[in-house]
Amino acid sequence: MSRMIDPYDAIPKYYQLAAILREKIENGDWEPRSAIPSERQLEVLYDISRTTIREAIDQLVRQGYLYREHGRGTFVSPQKLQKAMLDLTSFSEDLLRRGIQPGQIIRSLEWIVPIPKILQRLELAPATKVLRIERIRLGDGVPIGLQTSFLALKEGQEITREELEERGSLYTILQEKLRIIPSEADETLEVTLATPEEAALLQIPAGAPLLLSERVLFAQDRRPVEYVKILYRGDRYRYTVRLRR
Amino acid sequence: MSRMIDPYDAIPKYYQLAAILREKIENGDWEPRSAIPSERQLEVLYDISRTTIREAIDQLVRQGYLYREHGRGTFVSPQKLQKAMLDLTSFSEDLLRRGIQPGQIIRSLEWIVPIPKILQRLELAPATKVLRIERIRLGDGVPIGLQTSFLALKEGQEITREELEERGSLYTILQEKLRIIPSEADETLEVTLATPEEAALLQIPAGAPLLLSERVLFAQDRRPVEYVKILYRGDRYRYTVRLRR
DNA sequence: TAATGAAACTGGTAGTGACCACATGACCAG
DNA sequence: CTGGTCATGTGGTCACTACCAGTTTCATTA
Repeated sequence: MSRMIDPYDAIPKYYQLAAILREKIENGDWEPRSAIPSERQLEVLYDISRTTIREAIDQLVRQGYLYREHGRGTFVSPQKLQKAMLDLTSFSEDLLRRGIQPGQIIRSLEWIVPIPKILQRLELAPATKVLRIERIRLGDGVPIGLQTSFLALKEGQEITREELEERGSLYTILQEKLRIIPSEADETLEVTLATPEEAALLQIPAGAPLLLSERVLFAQDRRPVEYVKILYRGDRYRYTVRLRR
Repeated sequence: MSRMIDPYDAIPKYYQLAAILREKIENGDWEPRSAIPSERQLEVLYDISRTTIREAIDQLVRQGYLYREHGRGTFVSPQKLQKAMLDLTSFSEDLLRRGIQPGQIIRSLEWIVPIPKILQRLELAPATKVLRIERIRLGDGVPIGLQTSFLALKEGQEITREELEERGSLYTILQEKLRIIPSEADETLEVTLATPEEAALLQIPAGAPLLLSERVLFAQDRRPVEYVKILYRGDRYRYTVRLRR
């Protein structure tokens, strides 16, 4: 057995167990579609209660690593790329997991009062200031998207150009500096045609087809945090999602 | 209190409770962002154990109806449209929840051996036959998408043109007739331009921009069931998803 | 008056024990 | 050989209990 559970660790046991099991799955210790030890066996193996074991397995089932069959057992999902599969990802994460080097050019970063539609989406009072960040997103150095974020930040919460240039990922700053954990988002996608200005920035002909994404990001407490609009080059970007029932 | 829990019902108690709470939220009995009764209060109110209550609340939290704050309580999510929000939806469900009447023209329905790429996506052996269904999808009578499905069905599982015309939704037939429950899907979206043939079927000019979606659908046991390719009219369709961490 | 700290709440984690529902394979009767 | 039955294994549901970890309230203290 690879690792054991440390009952004195501050990390919950069910979480420790989930990590151990996930590792075995990713390492290929267990074949896809093969049964993992039964809940009663795991009880003995790791000396923890079935309650805790079921909580760990629940987590992995939700994440798509395992599936259960009543009366038969719990089995390893055969999804090939399950490891790197996140659902709600930032632009940078998204590119990184495809093996593309993310990059950015920050065109502007300033506090402004946005148009009413955006204020409404962010559930803010009229004339409230938000932080607008305009960036050209790069994949392996080539422009692939035009991104405009509008952030609903509280007093005292600030993001500087330097931080953004350094970290690269807005989501990282939100989480680590501001303790805002992105937890859900509503996104819409549609097709549009590039205006001359957009075309110039993306280095494509005017009128070329673009993929337009609009996303509202919510924090743990379901408060809207960011409204972001991204224009992707139609010829260089493919959007992927994993959907669940 | 609206409804109570029937301990003799075959439906699990946690599920009954989740339904009761969901109803209160959707009815607006509880204000968004207000706290629902604490777990210990619900224990008394419904005369069930905290284990069961937490399981019901877990379900609603995952579905986005509620959120928890450690030490403070459990609160109603303020998402306006949460009720109709599903993640993995069929074409018909998708349109219906936007108030558009779905329709279809079935162009063909036959067993064929698809190209290797599709067999591989469906994890089938070479030269395996699958059921291909070509449909023009309509919204309020107007063509909005061109859909080609490839279904990996077992011996004896069959779908007829009549059934499909009658029920309208492929997912309904999968679930109710074949007992295949769609549970997860991987989807990619990109932009393309209409070929003359596609343009004719969709009643748009050749070269008009389209939204191309490719989806692999998985059943409960993570077996691939359907590979489906949909071409949406760029000017009439907007794709929406809810993403989760 | 302002600081503090204890009490009383909240959800989070964990163990134990029980019984139900479903799947499977061994066994037996026809 | 066929079909039923039963034991045993699996996950699914549920109750009760205990304690931990944050938050809020409010009486007490400096």
